[in-house]
Amino acid sequence: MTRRFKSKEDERLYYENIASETEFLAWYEQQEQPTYDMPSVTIDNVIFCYNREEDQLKLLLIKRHSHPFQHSWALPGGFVQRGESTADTCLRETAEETGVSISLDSIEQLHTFSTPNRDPRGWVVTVSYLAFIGEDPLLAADDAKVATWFNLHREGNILVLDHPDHGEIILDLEKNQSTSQQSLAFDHDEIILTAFNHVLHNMYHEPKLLQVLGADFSVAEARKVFAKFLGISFRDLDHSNFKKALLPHLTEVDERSSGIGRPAKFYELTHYNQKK
Amino acid sequence: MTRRFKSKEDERLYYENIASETEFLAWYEQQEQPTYDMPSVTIDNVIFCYNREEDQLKLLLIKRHSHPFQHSWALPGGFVQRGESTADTCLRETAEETGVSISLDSIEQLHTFSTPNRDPRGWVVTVSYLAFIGEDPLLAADDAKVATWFNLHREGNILVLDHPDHGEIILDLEKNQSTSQQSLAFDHDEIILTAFNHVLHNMYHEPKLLQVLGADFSVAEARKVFAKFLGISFRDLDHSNFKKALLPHLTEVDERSSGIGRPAKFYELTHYNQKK
DNA sequence: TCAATAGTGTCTCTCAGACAATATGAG
DNA sequence: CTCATATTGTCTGAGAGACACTATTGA
Repeated sequence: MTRRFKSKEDERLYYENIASETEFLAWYEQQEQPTYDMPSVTIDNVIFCYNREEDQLKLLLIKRHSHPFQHSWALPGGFVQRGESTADTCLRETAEETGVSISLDSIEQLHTFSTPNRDPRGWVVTVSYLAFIGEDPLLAADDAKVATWFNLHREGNILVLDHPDHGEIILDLEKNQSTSQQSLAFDHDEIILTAFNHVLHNMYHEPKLLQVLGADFSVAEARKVFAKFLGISFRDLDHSNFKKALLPHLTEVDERSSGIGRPAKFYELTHYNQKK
Repeated sequence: MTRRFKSKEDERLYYENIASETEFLAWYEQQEQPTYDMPSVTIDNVIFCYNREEDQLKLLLIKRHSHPFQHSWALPGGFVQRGESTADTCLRETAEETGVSISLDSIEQLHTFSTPNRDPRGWVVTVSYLAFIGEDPLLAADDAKVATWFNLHREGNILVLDHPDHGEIILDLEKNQSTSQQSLAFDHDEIILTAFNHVLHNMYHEPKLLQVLGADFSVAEARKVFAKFLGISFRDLDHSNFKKALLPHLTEVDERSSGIGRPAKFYELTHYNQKK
């Protein structure tokens, strides 16, 4: 069954307005290209972890081997493919590029960046994600992989990303950009700072960042993680008051000794585990 | 200057890894289609206003004349075009579709929706925005335009969108979806509920919603707007305590009478006007 | 026994919320 | 003057923060 139309425009108007929805969709499928041209959509993932032994907060970066921004450091990420949501892409690309497998529970959508010319290759829109992961599964494989954990220090409103072999990158929390000679690919400095500010803004209200401590943790460990994000010594956070503030979000699961001192109670995050 | 390559793949590897960035970008420009296929990107805008005379909170919807979701109500929005950011698109499409012109200050990015098959036409990613606008500039033109203000009532965790000529649509704040027979196009029910929850979550911390009152307003008017979002009577919000809580965000600008009773002081939102 | 670590308790100051009193203008 | 509305002031209980004390373990 083929209809005749005076013009392509008439055909479009017929199917959009007069035909049934089923007919419209069948016609739409057969059309060549859509009316508008389209951007690439990518995701970038800001992944934090914390190493207990080193008492270090870390951020996962990958070294770009190809243009553009060849040899620069960048956030793990990649192109969204047909049939997947951006959250799916986030999990897939993180696994592919870094070998780190994370779950839907540990990621959170942050912000979508769409400034024209933010990617020299052309029109690219990027959805950014934030993730907190428990362990540091890249240990021996560190030099073999392109993905590397950078240490992250906060000193006042300055964030320092450094790695013994790869120099350092300075980000300014107030200027919202990189201020060092070495800088990150694309606008990834802005994305990281958006992520960091998001963490600061929500840490007491919904302490997702404690997921960097894995399944369970003591109050003292939680204090250390908070202190890293605040850029202060964990001793400046009063143990008693900190515990009082966080207890509503925690569920006690265990009590065990870890080295010297009185054995600590261990907790897990209440909310997220209930959702499972 | 033309190079020869054994294969297309070799060519790509050469330009991505060996050539200079300038050479790479020149080559990239000339390539046919990108490696991945691409989604359409659209924006949708959740626009609230408040009418003082009617003491009504309102939401702007447009009636769809074309497939898909022909004859359904939908949020104003449209396709992002090359060379503009999604925020630009938001302002442009809102002006085009509704005649309402808004500024960058009055919009806020909400969330990006990318579930596969959320649009029957195919692959569409949507960035949602939230806007509060002052007056209700569609008055006489109401029946001529496709854009219409729906009244928005909250009763418990139920949101009722209604219009004297166009029936009503019920949304459930907890189930996060529409529960009425008449429903909105696409996943716009979910987008509206996301927006509403966002407002509730931030209203005391950063009372952007007061932009629905225009340039300046009295404390009593602010109470009425808050009450609408909370689904309670404005008399249940203690004037004294409410004022104490909001004063840090307000700047006094005037004192004038509006009808009966003691003349009220008028305020404007501090933060946003400073930014200008 | 002491040092290190963690849990528990106490005190104070501040602030949110309930309530009361005062100020201003319309009718 | 009276009523309606808005501003200003007071009181109290809950919670945050500073600090002190107790408990448990390893050396």
